[in-house]
Amino acid sequence: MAMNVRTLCLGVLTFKEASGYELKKEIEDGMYSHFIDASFGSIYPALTQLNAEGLLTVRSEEQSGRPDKKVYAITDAGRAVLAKSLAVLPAKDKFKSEFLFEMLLQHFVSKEHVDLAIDKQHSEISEDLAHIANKKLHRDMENCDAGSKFVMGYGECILRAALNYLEAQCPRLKKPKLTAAE
Amino acid sequence: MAMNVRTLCLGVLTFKEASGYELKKEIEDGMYSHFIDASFGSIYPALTQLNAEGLLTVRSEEQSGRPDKKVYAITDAGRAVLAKSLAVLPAKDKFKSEFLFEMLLQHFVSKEHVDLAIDKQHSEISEDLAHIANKKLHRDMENCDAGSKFVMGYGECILRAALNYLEAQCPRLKKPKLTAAE
DNA sequence: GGCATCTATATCAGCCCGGCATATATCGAT
DNA sequence: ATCGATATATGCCGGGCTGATATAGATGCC
Repeated sequence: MAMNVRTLCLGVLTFKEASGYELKKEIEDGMYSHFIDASFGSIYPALTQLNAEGLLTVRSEEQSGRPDKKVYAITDAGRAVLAKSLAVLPAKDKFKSEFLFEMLLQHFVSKEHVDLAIDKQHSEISEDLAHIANKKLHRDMENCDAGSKFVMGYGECILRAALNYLEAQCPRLKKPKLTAAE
Repeated sequence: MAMNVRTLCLGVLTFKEASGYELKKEIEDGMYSHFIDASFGSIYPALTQLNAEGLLTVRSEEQSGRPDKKVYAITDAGRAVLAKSLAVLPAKDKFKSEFLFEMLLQHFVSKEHVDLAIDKQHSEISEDLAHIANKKLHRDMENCDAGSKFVMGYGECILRAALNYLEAQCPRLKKPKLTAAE
């Protein structure tokens, strides 16, 4: 799918124009956070390059005090290149987990350390789920586009499965059911 | 967790000694395949380096025809370094999905292409599930160590959740229930 | 006989991450 | 009041890793 930071920037900029800084925030806080990553060290050069190729336009926005904000917007040429990139079938998903590596080699560390790692995993997944739930609230799910719905649902479903597994394997994690039935 | 190809090699070699080639196969076909990745371009230099540092030993195994096989084995010093690496809490899981990126931008491609991407995703996940099921069969689950069980269960549970979601969203994917109850 | 695939090791260009540098402003803590 | 943390904003660079490529005999299939 010719997937790299260039394609990612083009994709995000189809939703709204943004500066490099805003783009980064959008990628790590927005919809994208669960399945994509990018650092400043790759975003800024990519934006400069895409602009030089005429796939983006820049508008320097003056700000009191802070350095100028360079707001990028995608051009028709940019949309065409993006469409071409998307026209290739996506590569297989990649899942990297240091947590599972540690679990596999658990006989090399203390039981206490294993428990700490599990707790960390559990809270990270819980936070991600809360993050998605929050996104759902602040978005009119009726008017929301099909893509966003699909992606949020996918993330939610996988994270919930992982959480359930952790809790099934480690009963001590069971969330305090806020005084439910019985 | 100081997780890199060096640590990965040390970890895999705690289970059995192996050559660089066998290590790669183990990583992409074995237990590790679902949550870790490494290429020849990183494995071979790592092994050479680890050997130079005395964390591994090499034994050149002559073979008729084929080039010599360099079989690496972990040393006590290697196990100590590995333990130190594992003593740091694991970094957060990273999930990278071009598929979800494409789904998010689905209004830029044809409906046919979206369907193709979904089919691909569905079959990849099915294959991974079959792969785990196969591993389970060929392993005495009673005698299997706790780490392996945990890791296989985690992978299975996440993949099944993803598969269920895909099938729920796209009814056409429903697997032909081998003439089950009506 | 030819073609693909497997075993086996190794290098290298290019991409990307994470840390650092550089400014400025705000806000809570001391 | 001053100090540290956090946020806005852009950019560079060392080092790590992927994916492609090279090499080369073996095996097996059509």
